[in-house]
Amino acid sequence: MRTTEYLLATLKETPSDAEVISHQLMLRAGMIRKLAAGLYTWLPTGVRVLKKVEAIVREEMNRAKAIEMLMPIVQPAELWQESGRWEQYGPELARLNDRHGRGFVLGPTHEEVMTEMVRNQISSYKQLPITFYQIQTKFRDEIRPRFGAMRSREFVMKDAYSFHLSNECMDKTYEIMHQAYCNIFERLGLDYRPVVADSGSIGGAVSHEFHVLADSGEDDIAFSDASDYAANVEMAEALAPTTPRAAATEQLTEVATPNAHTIDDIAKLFKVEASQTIKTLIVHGIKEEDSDEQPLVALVLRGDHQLNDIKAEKTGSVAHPMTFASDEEIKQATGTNPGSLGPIGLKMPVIVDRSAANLADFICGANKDGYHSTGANWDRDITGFEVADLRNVVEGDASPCGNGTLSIKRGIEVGHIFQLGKKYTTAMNAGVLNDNGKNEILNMGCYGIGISRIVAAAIEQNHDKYGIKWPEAITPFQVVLIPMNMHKSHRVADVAQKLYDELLEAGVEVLFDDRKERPGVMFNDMELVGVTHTIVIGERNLDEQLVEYKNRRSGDKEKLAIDSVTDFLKSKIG
RNA sequence: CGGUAAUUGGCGCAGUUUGGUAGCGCACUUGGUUUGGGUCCAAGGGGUCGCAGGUUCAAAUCCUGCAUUACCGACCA
Repeated sequence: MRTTEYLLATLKETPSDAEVISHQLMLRAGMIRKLAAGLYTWLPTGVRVLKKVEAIVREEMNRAKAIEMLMPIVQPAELWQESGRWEQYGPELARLNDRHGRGFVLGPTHEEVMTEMVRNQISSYKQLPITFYQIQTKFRDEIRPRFGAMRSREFVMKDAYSFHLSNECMDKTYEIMHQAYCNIFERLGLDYRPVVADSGSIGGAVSHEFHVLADSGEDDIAFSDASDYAANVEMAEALAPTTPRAAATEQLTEVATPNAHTIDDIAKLFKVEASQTIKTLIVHGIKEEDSDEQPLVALVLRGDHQLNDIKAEKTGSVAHPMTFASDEEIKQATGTNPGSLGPIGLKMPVIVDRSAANLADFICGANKDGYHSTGANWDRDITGFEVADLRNVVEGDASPCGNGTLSIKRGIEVGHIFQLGKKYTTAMNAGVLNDNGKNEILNMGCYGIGISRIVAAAIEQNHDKYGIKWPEAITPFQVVLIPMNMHKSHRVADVAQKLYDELLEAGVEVLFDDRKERPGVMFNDMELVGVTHTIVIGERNLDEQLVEYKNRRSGDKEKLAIDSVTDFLKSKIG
């Protein structure tokens, strides 16, 4: 490709609404342009990368014996009503009507269409197990699209679905797909981790997320320093402290604390660590049937810990989804305002986090406006409480796997695999005849990869102040040729042309910067676009029949004989 | 959806306080100049200042309403 016959579309300045580095660089390197909020046009350079990611995913899916197909983006509303997600999905599901007034949705995912296809086309256990996939555009009307291709409303996804009779068979395919995902991220050249995940609203039991590690990631991942254990922070269990609780040494004392309402205030006032204080959060409990009364539940954590709402919901006492009680509700139930709450004498179920339950002589609200209690102790001052894991793990916690301690890093979720079980197949009555000739509902697995998000994640992980540094597997071009002042030197022009022809002949994806630009402009543009292998052709070296090779990733430079360039590059590209 | 801010040629911004014929840099076109790290000079094309209404002799500027966009909070590949 010659730049004069291409659309390079690089920018010197960063459009002002780009926040994260991958978004900025994708705009500046001429990969994407915004059409509207969360909607992007992929320019030629962006498409070249996108297609390479797709190709790797496609190869590994095929290798895992998944079969490619293609389903429509526009899907009939009836299917979504049948699965129950027409109501469940909420405003993120974009709905529309055709000219006859019939309801449709823009597909945010394809479980329904897939299940519909399988119930019609697969009728015997002899056809199982079977896995289908597609690489296709999805639409999710996100509340807040941001970060460019990282979280857009329209995006490219690979989604796969497997079907089985037995759980064992589903497990087996799940393992195969897990391995296929590892192969994909390995080949992409990304630093990634599979992590144990919450299966969220899609449902089902077993689930893993695949995260690309990057500081700009939106998820916290907890790792063990001594094993392979990795889990989304929302899922990682906070183990009970192993040291026994200290004995009570202080008397319970009420202290006036008129201006202290937060944990920070209290810790400063009493000159103690936040970990010696307790915070009490009032949330909505589960309503009794045929009762209008809204029960409340008190959740108690150490002052320095954060509540994990998924864990709270799992206690069985807390409403789904977890919601905080309003100030009025709290005032009515406890007679005090939120800043002075404590577990002592509360007339509602009290659930105490394991770490908080291990404290002795701690400080908590006195349930009296403007007062806190010091020297509080469990069992002596508070009784009738329940102990559970309620908090997010923090750096330095013992790993739940039993080996090592946890550290926490940011990750970008680029893949997610689930064992769905029979959730959709039951709702949509998708079964096959088993070996007894009886109809049996199918087990289902689903496996997603965010193709366009991978492009952004790869940039987050591979850039410097000059621009992108592509992993070779997904580089938009394999080689760039940068001639110095070609229009003034026939020798430079001739050599550049010869190398270009040779590389094309050898099947190398080469970008020939044949613009009449000053060298600095070319260098800057090409470093921004981020192609690894660069050949600079200049008068300076031509007397010795040499050209210059530069590696964008390693920074290595060397001089090459003109005749050896093609072979040299072919060996580098592999 | 709530909170904050913004909206002026393709991009980045000034001009708004104090109303008086719309400006700068980048990009683009033409000519020249320069040539191994974003040259320099000259000429040129392109904007009814987000939209609607109001105040005024006069509105990018003041007032009202609406829209769009970005950032901070709950979902997800």
